[in-house]
Amino acid sequence: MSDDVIDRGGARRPTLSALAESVGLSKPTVSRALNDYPDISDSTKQRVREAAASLGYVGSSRARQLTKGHAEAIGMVTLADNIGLRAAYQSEFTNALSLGLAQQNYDLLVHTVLTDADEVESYKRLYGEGKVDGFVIMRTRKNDTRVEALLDANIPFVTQGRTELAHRHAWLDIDVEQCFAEVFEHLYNLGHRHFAFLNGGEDVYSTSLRHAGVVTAALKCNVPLDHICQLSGDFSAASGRLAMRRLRDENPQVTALICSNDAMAMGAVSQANELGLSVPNDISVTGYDGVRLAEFYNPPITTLAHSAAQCGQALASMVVGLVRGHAPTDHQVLLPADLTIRSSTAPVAGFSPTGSFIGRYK
Amino acid sequence: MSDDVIDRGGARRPTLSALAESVGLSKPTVSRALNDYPDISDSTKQRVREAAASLGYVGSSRARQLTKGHAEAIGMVTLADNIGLRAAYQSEFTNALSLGLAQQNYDLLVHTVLTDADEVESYKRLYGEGKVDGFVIMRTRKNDTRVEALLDANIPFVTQGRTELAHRHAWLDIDVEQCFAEVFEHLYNLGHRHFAFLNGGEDVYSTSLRHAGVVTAALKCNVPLDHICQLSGDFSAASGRLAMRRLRDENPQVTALICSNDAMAMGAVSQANELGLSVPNDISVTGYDGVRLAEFYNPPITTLAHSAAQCGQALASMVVGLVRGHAPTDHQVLLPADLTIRSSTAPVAGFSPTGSFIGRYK
DNA sequence: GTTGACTCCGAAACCGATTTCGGAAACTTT
DNA sequence: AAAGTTTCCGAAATCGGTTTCGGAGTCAAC
Repeated sequence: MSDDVIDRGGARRPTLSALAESVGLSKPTVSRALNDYPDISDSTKQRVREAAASLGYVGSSRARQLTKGHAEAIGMVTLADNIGLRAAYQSEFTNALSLGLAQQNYDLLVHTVLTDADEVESYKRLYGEGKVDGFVIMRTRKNDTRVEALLDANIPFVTQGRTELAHRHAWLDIDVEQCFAEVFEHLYNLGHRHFAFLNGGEDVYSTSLRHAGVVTAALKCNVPLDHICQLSGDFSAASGRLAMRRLRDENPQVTALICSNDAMAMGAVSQANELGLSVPNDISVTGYDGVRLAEFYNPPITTLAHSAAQCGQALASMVVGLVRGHAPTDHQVLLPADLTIRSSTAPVAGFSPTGSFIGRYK
Repeated sequence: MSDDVIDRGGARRPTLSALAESVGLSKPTVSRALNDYPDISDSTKQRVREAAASLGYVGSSRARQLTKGHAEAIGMVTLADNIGLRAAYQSEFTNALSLGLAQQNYDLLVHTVLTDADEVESYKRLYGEGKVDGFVIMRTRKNDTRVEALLDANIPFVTQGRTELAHRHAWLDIDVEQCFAEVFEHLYNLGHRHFAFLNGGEDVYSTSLRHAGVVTAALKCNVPLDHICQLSGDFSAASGRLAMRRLRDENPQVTALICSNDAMAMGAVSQANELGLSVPNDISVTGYDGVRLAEFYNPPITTLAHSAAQCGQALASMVVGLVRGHAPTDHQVLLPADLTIRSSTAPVAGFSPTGSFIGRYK
């Protein structure tokens, strides 16, 4: 432990005792005056407040935390590998979360670790030391060791995304089943009949929900399931590129690729161009997440956008509610995503929306 | 002030007193044993540590902060408008900063505000309350009110980017003068002779440095300055698009566009494609920052990359040094940026390279 | 004039650690 | 064996607030 912190000169800021002395009152009285307790006369409150303002008194949150027993802070632990598109999403989200917390007088404490193993340990340490009152957990997986550990330790937290233990904790999630059905119908209505669906891995809870959404829509549209080429990726741009290569080589009849996030969609588009395929003329591509970047991509990408800002705000309220004692099960929220149509999707060649193509397969 | 925080059941974590009692020693002894003071016998230290481990004792940082007088935390205040590419950069940066801080046992506290005015107030409050020991300030401007205010209040901080008061505070910056000269020479060596330079606004300190870099290189290459079309943007993709439109309309002879960040470069590329211009065949475009996304753009963009990770790490050490009492002027660091050549730059039509290239291909 | 209720404020304990200061053993030295 | 060191540990104060409890006034009521 390093103790070489030196005292930087300059007037020490006034403490409660100093303030009390300056107005000729006792510490407790001043404290209660500032906190607007009813057993302090209005005239005294006024006097104290004026003195506090003129002395520039700011209460020490450290001391307050010690007596009150909570930190007025929420923690977020992230992995250091958050780069590229994932970073873009996280940052928009973090800002919204931080803003939402600030509005309820909570601060956001960000801790970055190198490996998953460190992650659980960090949660326990931060909470144990009393630096935070609870957590927001991002990038949840189906079986999430963090969720298990925090449930075990009785530490309040909200996840972004459901897990297998979703019935036991607070979560905020997007209704992916619904919105992936929508995007499928969008493509179907553009005349597409041969699809590819680039889903996430089995370790992600929403993977099965996305699948369900696509299948439901396919059945509704009378598209046989063997006309949907199922691919699996890891949410990276690289896996989007790989998927596009496989499609070109193995399933050239596919005219529409549904990706499970924007990063994979961008990777796919980028690869398509390099292969001499035009998006959307030769193949339509859709994403999911609605990172701002998808809007500026070349071409701009049709996506299922959920507002990171809205998620952040909602999560802020939820986690604050939790640390104030609400039941986790009172905080389980499903948000919709907006189908945002841009230039990466287009009608298949020769398709006329009013023609006999509609409702007829092949 | 809301006090409706309820006590969540569950065994209270052990305090120092409890630990002391369990090993039959006094509080101070146990404290010093855990902190490895020399006046405690090795056998006692051992005994205390084992007991602490078996009881799962975790010291309260709140109490420690109160006595030690510092928060073991660094603050960062951001504006809520951090979206899109700016968000991507910030997030990579934040993660690196957080990681660097964690390695020195400091936490990162993120506070988001809606307006500039709130920003200065937040700095003062966070520091006054003792929640943080110092700050890292991003997105500095030439005349930065935040810098003035924190200097006035004698609050430790490090900026990312110099300001007009750079001689009085700690900062980390990229040697933009040098690297913009490099990118100019890169383009010159590809045969380009008519340039456009999309700089930032006058309110950004580095704007004049970028300009100096380009001018220096132009003189060195014997390119007359009136062959460099000067444009001004605001670092947004939109202003990149605008610049490209103006070039097409007013300066069609230009074959190379140097942008002051990646976002503007992407905007420019995107607009070029929509105007039927090919990048890099009709016009080469370069960026600056090295956000991961530039690598996955379509086409991948030649840029001046500085590692957000490296910046974050460096800033972490710097700010921790500061709060430990180092002089701000001991922490003024200039980092280089790497010319990272990708597909958005190419030789002008009919040019056969004779000179050697600067930079590395990636 | 005592009793009681009510208003307003202060003494002291408390949160959970660290630090100052001093003192009791044990161990050397003469 | 007395004096001087060294080693190891504890009592009490401290950080800057909050909370508990009670007490001194004021005023109306009997």
